Amino acid sequence: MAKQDKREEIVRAALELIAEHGFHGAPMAMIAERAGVGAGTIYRYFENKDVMIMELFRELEERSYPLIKEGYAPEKPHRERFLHLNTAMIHYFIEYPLDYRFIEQFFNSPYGVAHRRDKLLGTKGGCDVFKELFEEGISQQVMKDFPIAILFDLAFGPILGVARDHILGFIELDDDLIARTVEACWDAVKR
Amino acid sequence: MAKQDKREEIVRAALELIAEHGFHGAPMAMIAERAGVGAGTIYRYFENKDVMIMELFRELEERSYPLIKEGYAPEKPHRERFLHLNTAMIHYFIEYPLDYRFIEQFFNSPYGVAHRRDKLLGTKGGCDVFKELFEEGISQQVMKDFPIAILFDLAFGPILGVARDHILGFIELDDDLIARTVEACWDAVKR
Amino acid sequence: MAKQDKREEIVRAALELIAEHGFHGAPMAMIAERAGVGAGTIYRYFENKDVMIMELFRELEERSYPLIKEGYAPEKPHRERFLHLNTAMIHYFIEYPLDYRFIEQFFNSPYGVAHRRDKLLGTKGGCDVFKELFEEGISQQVMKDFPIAILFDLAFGPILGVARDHILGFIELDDDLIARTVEACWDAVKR
Amino acid sequence: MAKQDKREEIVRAALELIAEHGFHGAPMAMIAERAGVGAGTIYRYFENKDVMIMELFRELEERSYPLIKEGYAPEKPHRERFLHLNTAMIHYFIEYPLDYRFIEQFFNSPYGVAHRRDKLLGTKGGCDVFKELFEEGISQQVMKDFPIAILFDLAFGPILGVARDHILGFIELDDDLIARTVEACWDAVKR
DNA sequence: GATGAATGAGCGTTCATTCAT
DNA sequence: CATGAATGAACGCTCATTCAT
Repeated sequence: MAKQDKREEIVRAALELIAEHGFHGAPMAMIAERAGVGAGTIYRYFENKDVMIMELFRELEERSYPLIKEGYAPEKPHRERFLHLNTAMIHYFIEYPLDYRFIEQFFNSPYGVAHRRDKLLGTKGGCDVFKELFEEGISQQVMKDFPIAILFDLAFGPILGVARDHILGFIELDDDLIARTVEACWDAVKR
Repeated sequence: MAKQDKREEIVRAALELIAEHGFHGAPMAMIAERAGVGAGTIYRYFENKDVMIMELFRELEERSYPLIKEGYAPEKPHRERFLHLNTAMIHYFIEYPLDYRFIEQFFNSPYGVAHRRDKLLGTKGGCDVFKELFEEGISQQVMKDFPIAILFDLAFGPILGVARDHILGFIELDDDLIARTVEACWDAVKR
Repeated sequence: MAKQDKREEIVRAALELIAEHGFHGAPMAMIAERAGVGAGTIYRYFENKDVMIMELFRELEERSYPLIKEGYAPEKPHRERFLHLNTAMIHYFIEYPLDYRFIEQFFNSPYGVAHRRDKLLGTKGGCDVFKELFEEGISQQVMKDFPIAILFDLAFGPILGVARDHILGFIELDDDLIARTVEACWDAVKR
Repeated sequence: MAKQDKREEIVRAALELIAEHGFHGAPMAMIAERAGVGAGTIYRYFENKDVMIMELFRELEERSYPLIKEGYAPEKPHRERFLHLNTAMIHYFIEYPLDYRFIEQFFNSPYGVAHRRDKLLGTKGGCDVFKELFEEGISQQVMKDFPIAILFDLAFGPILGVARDHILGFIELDDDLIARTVEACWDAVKR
């Protein structure tokens, strides 16, 4: 097995197990076993479990960002841009349910809190289309004049919810339902 | 200490510690110590830690239900009822941040999933005003025709989000902001 | 087994194994096994391995001090007092070879260095007859005018050495040999 | 890098790290890194870590021997020879504190014991001036009639002690203090 | 020969649960 | 009933050693 493969196997195994059982239900030994590597091998690629988890999240972000931004046109109206982003996000979650489950776990952890803080305060570089969209939407009086954090909650809270419900089998999302759900989120944020 | 007192002390201690440090940061021994009882005593009241956690959630629900339903008038218009419930829920979370933190932990665990399933499928008795309201709202064409689960997500996803943001200090909720946030949620579900 | 017995068993087992194999050759699990207790039990009595080692040393000191001071008469001449202390110390080491081996390990570790520093600087309470004897011996011009640390080395370095050689079987100490060895140490420090 | 250089780099790195952090604070990988070689390379020169440590000690002995014997005149009086050797030894330790720290570690380990046994029993060739000096000193009734091992302890125990105290900063040795210390050791062994 | 990634046994430590008192 | 000392499996992590390249 090549070096890069090994790392990928570890990442895959960690993602699967953490998505399935949560951080505490995914011991390093179990991750190693599923990855088909020795327990110590993981530590050649990640300093420790916490670092591995943060790195995993970062990779997921990097992987999902292009998918979500694909076809995104900054010159289009706010509504269209909003619908695009939210729709893309649901699709991403549905297509990569493991990613979704992992991200859910991540947000619900101390790291998730820190990450959210960074994002809201914009201290992590201006790479965030969402924040830009919201700030622009507010200043142009297209969106409700809320603190950014609340707009995030109105826009993405439901998205995470329906993605989870779909993945858990509570609902069956199709393109129509997705479109209507996203439109409902727009109703929440639009003026 | 009377038997009931003991149980209450355990519940209080567990709630505090789990809210503060998460499930895994709240060992049974620590809970026992804070409750002022022996470690073994907890097992007289709860079969094991998992059962205790589920029981705890149930008690929280029971405790919060009257607070949220207080002043709720089934004969009022759907909009007013919706605003009432969501506003009450935000207030409850803000006033009892420990409850909020615990509930957040709970939802983000295998039990949370089971609980949600029961609720959506209505197998846990008809004690749910929310479900009633949504079903009525749909049938009377006041609310969007979504699966109940999605209405839940649209209505409560953002509520949980803003409560968290307030508790974590990202935003500062006041009555005006709460009212506007709840109204935005209504915009999402209303037809 | 009573609680005190358990602690004593742990102390005994730790002393034996550390004396025999050194700090790193005495895993907690092995200590627990030899003590006839569970691995976790040790941690009810000692916060962690380091603390256990320091505590062990402290107990050894407490145990040996009376043995060494027994019959010590501060009013006797310096020479007699010196001979008494050093003789008592050799006897103690010979009679409790495990104690000796442990102490040797301890001195040869970061804790030993810290302990020596405390002793030399006298920051650990004035309970030290040795230091008193040396300081008095110097000021009354009975002993050579060395820094205290060097007097310690001249007086005890050889003692530790012959104790080890006896315990390891390189020499066979008897009362005569002990007396002559101690006298030789006196020759080193006396003026 | 030539083969011999590689070995020397390994020896140097191992000496430094073991002196600084002890046997257990000097992993093979760290030694390899500091030596600028691959981890596996060490095993081309030394069968395993234990062997490496013993070899290291042997090299230190070989290296220090000439320094200590330099200027040593077997025809001079015992006292002068003794003073010469002990003084040279202190100087060696002070000048090469890493060597001292390593040797201290070594003596305080199972290998140290084996080494001492070999030396005392004289099974390792007659390369030992010390032993010769002591045996001669005894037979000519210049030194006290002790087993060789005890003479070693009287002569070198204090030397190791003062060297350590100097290296650790407890005392500040100068030529005068060294001379007086060595003279005190002579007082201990001389008849 | 030289490498360094891979290994996995072994470490110190935690904690849900039990059970003698 | 209540206790809390005792347990031991399981955890995250280290590192001496190996071996394919």
